[in-house]
Amino acid sequence: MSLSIVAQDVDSLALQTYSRKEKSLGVLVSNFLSLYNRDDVDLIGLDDAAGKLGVERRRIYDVVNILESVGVVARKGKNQYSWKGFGEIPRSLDELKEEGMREKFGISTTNNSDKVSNDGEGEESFSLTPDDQENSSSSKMDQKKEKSLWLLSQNFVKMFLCSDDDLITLDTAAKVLLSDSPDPVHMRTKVRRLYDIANVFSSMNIIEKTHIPETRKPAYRWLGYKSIIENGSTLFNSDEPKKRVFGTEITNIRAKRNKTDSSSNRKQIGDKKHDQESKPAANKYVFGPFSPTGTPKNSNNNVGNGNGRLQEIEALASTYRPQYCNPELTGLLGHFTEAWTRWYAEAERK
DNA sequence: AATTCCCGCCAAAGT
DNA sequence: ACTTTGGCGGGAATT
Repeated sequence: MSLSIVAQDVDSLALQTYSRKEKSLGVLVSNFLSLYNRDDVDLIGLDDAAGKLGVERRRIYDVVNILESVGVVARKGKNQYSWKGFGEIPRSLDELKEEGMREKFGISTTNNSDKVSNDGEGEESFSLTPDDQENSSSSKMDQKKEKSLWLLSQNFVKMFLCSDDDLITLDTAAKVLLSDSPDPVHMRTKVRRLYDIANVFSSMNIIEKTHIPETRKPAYRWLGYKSIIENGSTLFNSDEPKKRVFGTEITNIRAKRNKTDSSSNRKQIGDKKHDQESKPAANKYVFGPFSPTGTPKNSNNNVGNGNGRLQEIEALASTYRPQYCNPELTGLLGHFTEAWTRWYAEAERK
């Protein structure tokens, strides 16, 4: 009884439709956050994370690198990071802002001067000092770091922090972050990375995807830092009403992305292998954003504020699919409010 | 057709 | 030598 499936679509007949959404970095991050955002968590093992989250190692690197760019985690050593918490974000942002300002990162002010007449406007124009940073001490084994996701992520944040205009399109970001190299190829790659970063920050509510007033061009808006600190029971505490936006979907079905065409058409039907299908890692529980949160440390008062909503549900435990290679994930989802999972903002349409 | 962006190959760093 | 990191871009899913 009470099988109130959300049924976001009319066609439930679409049997096992590979959903790209559930595989997104955004969802992964949400899960990652819910998994480690606990006061009793300190160290994070990459293998552990990959195992519990049911994803390949590679993905964890992405998540961790981006989270590290805002101080949520910090590399501790080989195969292991340490959880810092959301409380670190404000600090990190201040630092980034200062750095950005110093480097004369962004200096836009209701500009309007593009060589391209085509473009309407509404963008901004950063300056990003071309290869600043006094030479001398450096550049040796840094060339590698210059293209790191970590750096790109920080620069992306700096753009928001240092700009007066908080609406930025990935194209612009990429352009700025490249400051040169008219090569459209590099742009492509850069934008790909930015999508990844933007998705992560979006799921953390640090930014939000919207559209530019004028053109329908999609862009990202900077959300208050305050919204991320709270982001739980106490919604907006300051001003500015914001809504939660999460692109989390619960539609987990099997199938892969229909990859590989090649030739071999292994149709192992009545296979022997006990165990249906054998896909290296699958997943998992998918719930919206993270949990209550608060400062990394002090937060021993669990059941605080009783009135209101804020109900915790730890049911739903155990994955829907028994993962053969999935260790235990028993205590991970001890909490998390269900409410989150239902907030969307799909209003803005043509 | 254009945009979004997952997947995983494979090359650099690290041990 | 092997292992850990993580650029990078093909091309499938979405819009």
